[in-house]
Amino acid sequence: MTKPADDTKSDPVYDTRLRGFVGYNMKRAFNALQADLVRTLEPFGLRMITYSALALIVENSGVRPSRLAEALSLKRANLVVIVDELEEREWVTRGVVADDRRAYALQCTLAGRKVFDEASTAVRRHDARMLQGLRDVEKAALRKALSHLEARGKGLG
Amino acid sequence: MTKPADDTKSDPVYDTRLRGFVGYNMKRAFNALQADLVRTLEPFGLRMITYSALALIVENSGVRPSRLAEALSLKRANLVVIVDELEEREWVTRGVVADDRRAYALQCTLAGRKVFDEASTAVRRHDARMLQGLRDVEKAALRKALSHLEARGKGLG
DNA sequence: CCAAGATAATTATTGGACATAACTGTTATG
DNA sequence: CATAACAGTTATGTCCAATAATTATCTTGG
Repeated sequence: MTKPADDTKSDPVYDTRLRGFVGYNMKRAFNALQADLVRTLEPFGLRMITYSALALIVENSGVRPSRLAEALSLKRANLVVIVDELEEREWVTRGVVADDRRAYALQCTLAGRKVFDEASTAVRRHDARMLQGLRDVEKAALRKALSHLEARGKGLG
Repeated sequence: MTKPADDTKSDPVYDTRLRGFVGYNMKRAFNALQADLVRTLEPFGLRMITYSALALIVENSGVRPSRLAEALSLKRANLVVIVDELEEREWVTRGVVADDRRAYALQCTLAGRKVFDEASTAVRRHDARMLQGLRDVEKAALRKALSHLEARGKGLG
């Protein structure tokens, strides 16, 4: 344990204790990754949240806002501005739902599909760049650990 | 690949595409973990950021705000309110620095040390709970992968 | 059919986290 | 000693997400 008793003026700030926690390491790792991802998406006029929303709309054509909000873990009210943003750029449409006039069917336009595909190529590159240097076993372990943490954090305390 | 062409009204929202990205899985895992951690710290009157700051002050007694801010990846201006909060509860003090009257030496009070130790016990429990069910190899792989991602995201593109 | 309640989307307001710029006092430098 | 650099602070604005309230629609029980 390298730890000074008092460093009123000296150099590094130690975070040994915090490094012992997964959460701290995850936050730092995610912050770094996020910075790179934001830079990756910016040229496409997409943010992380709008890219995610677009991806789910592509994969679930006709999905309704409330279920999309749930899938993205945000409140319906907050999804409104996301959809506004995507609709204003004419990447998604608010279509009518035959048997329920309260709801909208979210669908991707051709332009939306195009920007999504292009952005996805960049995001895949970003993803590969992040993982570069890790062996396949390690990547697999990471995937497993993350899905484990997600499940653990959510429910069963 | 189970994927519907159109689910205007049906049930689940698929996120197969996004699941392929580390960032998406990390965000979801961290959100879940964070929710649990917030609940863990709340009884102590601590937030994630104030707990982290307190931890660094404990480990680096006498540290100055600007270096603490840097260690926490936030701007000096925003650290002020964090320190205000900790000082108001009398958990840390803004001590004088002998040879530089511009700076403060942040130090932990006895009460601060006490609440930090108690909170740390709870945080360790939280951490163990999050990791429960993962084997040691998997935990090690997670640690390694996270530190790798942190380094990858930051600099060397 | 109609009244009452539930539901879907929206709007407006708020609080937290973070950034920038400007200001005060102190230190360092030519 | 004048000027620049620096530490901390203040003020302000932005972004994101949560909450509450509003409007329109659907459902259900009488």
